[in-house]
Amino acid sequence: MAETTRRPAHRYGNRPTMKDVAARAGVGLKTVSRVVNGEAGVTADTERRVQEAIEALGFRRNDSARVLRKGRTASVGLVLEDLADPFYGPLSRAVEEVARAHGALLINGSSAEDPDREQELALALCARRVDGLIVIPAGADHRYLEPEMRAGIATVFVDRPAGRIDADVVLSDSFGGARAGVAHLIAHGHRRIGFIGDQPRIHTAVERLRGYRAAMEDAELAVDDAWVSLGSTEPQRVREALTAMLSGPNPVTAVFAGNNRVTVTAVRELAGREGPVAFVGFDDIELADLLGITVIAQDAAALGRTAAERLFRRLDGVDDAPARTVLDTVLIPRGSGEIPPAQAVSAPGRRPR
Amino acid sequence: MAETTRRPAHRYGNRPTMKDVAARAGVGLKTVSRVVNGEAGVTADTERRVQEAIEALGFRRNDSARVLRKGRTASVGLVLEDLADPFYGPLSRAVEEVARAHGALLINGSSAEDPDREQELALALCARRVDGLIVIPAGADHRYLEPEMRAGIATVFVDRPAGRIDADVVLSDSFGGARAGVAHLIAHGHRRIGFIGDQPRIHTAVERLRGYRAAMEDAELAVDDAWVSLGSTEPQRVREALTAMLSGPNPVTAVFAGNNRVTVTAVRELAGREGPVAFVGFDDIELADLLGITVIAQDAAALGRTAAERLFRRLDGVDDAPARTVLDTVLIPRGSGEIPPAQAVSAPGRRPR
DNA sequence: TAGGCCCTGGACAACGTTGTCATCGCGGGA
DNA sequence: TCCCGCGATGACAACGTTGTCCAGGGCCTA
Repeated sequence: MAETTRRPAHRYGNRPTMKDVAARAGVGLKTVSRVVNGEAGVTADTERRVQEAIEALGFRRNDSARVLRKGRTASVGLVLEDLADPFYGPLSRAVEEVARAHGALLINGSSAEDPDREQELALALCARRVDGLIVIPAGADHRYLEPEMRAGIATVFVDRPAGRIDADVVLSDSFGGARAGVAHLIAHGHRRIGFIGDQPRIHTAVERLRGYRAAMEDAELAVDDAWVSLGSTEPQRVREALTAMLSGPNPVTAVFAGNNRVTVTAVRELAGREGPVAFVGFDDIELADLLGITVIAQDAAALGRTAAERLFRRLDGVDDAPARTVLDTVLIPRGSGEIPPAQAVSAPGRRPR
Repeated sequence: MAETTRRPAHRYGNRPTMKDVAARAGVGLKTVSRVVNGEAGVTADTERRVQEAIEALGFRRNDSARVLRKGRTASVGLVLEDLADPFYGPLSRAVEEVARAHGALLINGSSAEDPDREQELALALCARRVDGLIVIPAGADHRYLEPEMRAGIATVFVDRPAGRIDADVVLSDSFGGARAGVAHLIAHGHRRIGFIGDQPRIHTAVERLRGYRAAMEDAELAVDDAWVSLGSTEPQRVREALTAMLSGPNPVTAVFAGNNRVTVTAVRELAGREGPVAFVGFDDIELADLLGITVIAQDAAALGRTAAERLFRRLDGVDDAPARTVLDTVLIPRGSGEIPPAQAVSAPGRRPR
């Protein structure tokens, strides 16, 4: 019987190691390590020999082993809702840029708005020992991350606050933005204004609804329950909500959309209806300028950048108390939000209370 | 002098290891490993003790060490141009979904269309020993990946072919799509059609230009050099190109845009001009339906999915020859491409040659 | 009751790298 | 001339996990 080869099946496709390079260059293992890492203390001649061996063998340092030894992975994890959502693209890119500036790579995954999946992903990243973690929460309870944070994985939450733990958070001013947007509609004469938002377990959805209610209250306007709808951002659901608030006995003359997904569907739907309905949406959208859509814009890239910078400050050892950073939003008037109320015939204006 | 602690500074924040768990549970190291990995051969009672110890210590397996030992990282790398570009979001997400189905995480980075940065990123991912690599090329020479591929890192190129090496490629039919788009304009009566594309070193830009020329040639239409422009997708550049082809002595009556970035700027610019100009753009855009923009749509998600599936088939050991997969594009007429030529007064139609 | 087998558990090495420390050789100062 | 210091180099252990292999004990069978 032939002797079985002793080569373990798991070697990385038989890649050369530092040991191989050392043997070929006729030097010690550590010398190769020095050359590879650009450390001092190697003669020019030795270095040349080592470089030649590296070249000849096609050696590339195995960062897995390096990570194990050094305890730092030079990578950060990003758990977001959906990489395909145009809102998260710039955010993700901004995080990547900051990471790159710090020599770290970015591992990211989509939770698909599922708390279990968020947890699964976040913990998988922790098992990889990412140096830091940036999370856009899908769930409302992040105590599962406490042991990880205690164990040294810096964590920053973005876009929505962490649930039931104390941690760094970077947010946009959802409340203030929504309030300003609705106030804008009120300033243009609207008294009956609808609100369509995301699911009620999502913090931003609730905050924006709160902003809507605050603006209505500021103007002493009553809110009809039929005007308010929180739920999935599925087009079907948004269309139904819109139909309901536009066709009831007390129809709205203006609509505020709680995020970019809702805006896209609402704008489509409104375009297909007759009679002008004023509209303001939270989140800016590409080409919204051409469509004349008035929006409350938040700076997704700034969210990502701010969160990443905070993360790396933590990694650099800054150890102050967890902070909540809130970024301003901007109202960009483009027409849809400045339409005056239709001359209401069937629906007399409500008396302010 | 106090004795210095012997604890190495590099330990992962003092996380418990399997050894610690074993000690606490009063079992051997390997038994813990068995429990953690769900391997058979552990009594229910022993397993319970181990689980309790894991719970109590907050142990989480260190995947870095696991990776080193097993030789598989269960991660794939994706090098794309810009994570913030809405075209790459769905592509990236699709890759992620396939990876997830195979239990792998996704590490991605943006090359910013810079060949050096592409190489730097790709090699960094190889050093991490990602199991596979998906690359959207920025550069034209990928021989630098040959040693890596030989060493066992499966690699698939998407959106654009690899340069100077033989590898799997998944593309959209840029040539056919552009040709169909331009033919569409010709079918609606246009004879003078402009083309604005991305930089000439980008393969898709060249292919789409080729498609444009083919369509013109099919219809026996001459092409004026002033009608064709390849260059950066910076708004400023695109505006200039547009102005040039619309205001020369021989102005175009229709414009074909080479990708989504160009389309966005061109549509903005055309909206600000008087006189209708027909328009077809390569790549679909959100809300293009509302704006009535006729496009040649490619399925970004399908590109990503197809590439990822091919990658994982390679990782599963399939070893056939590198293949080139070309996905069809779809023409979606929405109005802008069906505008007839303006009644030309100043610019008499050119005679077909 | 003895023998053998299976099931459980543990000791040990290895994955490829880096930190620590020892060694070697050479030049300069006493 | 001898010794010290210093720069260059290498031997070795350790990082935390998993694969291999062996030991011991309990149970079944003859």
